[in-house]
Amino acid sequence: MSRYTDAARQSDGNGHHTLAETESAVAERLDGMSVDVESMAAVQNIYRAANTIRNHLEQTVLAPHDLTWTGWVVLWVVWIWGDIETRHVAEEAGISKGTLTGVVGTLEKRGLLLRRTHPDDARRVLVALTPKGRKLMNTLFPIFNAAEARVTASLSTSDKTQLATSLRAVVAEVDEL
Amino acid sequence: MSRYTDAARQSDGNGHHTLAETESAVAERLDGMSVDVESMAAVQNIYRAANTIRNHLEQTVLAPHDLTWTGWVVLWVVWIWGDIETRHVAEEAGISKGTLTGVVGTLEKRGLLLRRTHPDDARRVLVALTPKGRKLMNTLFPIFNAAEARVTASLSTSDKTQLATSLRAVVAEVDEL
DNA sequence: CAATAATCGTTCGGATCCGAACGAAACTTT
DNA sequence: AAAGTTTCGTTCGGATCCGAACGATTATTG
Repeated sequence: MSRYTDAARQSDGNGHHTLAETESAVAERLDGMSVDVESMAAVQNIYRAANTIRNHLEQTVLAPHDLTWTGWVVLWVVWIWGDIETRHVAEEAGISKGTLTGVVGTLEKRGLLLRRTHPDDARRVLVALTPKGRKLMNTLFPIFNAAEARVTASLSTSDKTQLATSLRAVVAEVDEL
Repeated sequence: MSRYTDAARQSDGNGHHTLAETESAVAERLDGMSVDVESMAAVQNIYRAANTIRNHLEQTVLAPHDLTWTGWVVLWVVWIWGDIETRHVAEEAGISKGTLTGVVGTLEKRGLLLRRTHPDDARRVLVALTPKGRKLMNTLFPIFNAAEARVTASLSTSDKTQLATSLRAVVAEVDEL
């Protein structure tokens, strides 16, 4: 009982916790509670992996080109879809439209994309890459994709496909809630 | 060639893109390029799922208790580890120490946790939950865990375990780069 | 033991990030 | 066609978020 708050549990000196130590600490803390361990591990690792990958790709691939993760995602969406309305960009990029206004402003200031009013509806705004933006994507995408391959190198092709399938199922499940 | 920028490709009127439509657009845009499709799909779905889950849990579980995702994660880490130095909290929570200063400040103002100087090293700061913070975690964790179970309900126990295993492998891979 | 180096949390500037409120434009109703 | 409703992107306030610079403290070195 008192061991739950015993600071001596963190005993390796440098303070770094291995995965096994963390899971042991969790198991101790949750002892006696009714917990769905598999669901908890699945969700925690999804978020942990996403964070780890984002930080790594930001530092190794994006930072040298002065791009944030969100900026990259927005450029990617516009690159894939060509002329696209801002509300669709926000939806595809997974950010709010309020956030998108700022991000598009940043990218526009750097000359990577352009806003223009929709010809048939003055409320809407169309976004498209500039030649400079297209050139950047042509250069950067192969580098980014190679980095994606590196971070998933320990998985087989079948593992990656299975992983993507499970994650798509989770997204679909949440969309239905 | 010109179809790449043909806005008519977005033809369903409401502007919503199904998963199949998105993948088709990606395949078109990337046609002729050398692309590791499986790695790309794996990474994209990791990030997409993490974002979807985070938004859902924030809205359904955290917002009613006025907690942000990061605030929740920090409380969780302190709950699991008891007395813990702030630099370790930042590492476990996956945020920078600069960010943690602000988050801990917010949580401290709400009376959920407490700072105190490390007895043996005046540079370090120890963080611990207040009784109010412990009470909140005792109430909220079962609710949060139940929500984790719901969002992963379409996966079998074996699927969840396999998912977590693959994601741990990715994290380990990145740590070695 | 004094000078140097290393480590800690905090502060700072700038970019996201969200939800709510807002004004403009288009649609619907009557 | 005027009034009311809906749908856009933008603005706003407040909370993260990061990396760099900073002061305070501790450890190391000569």
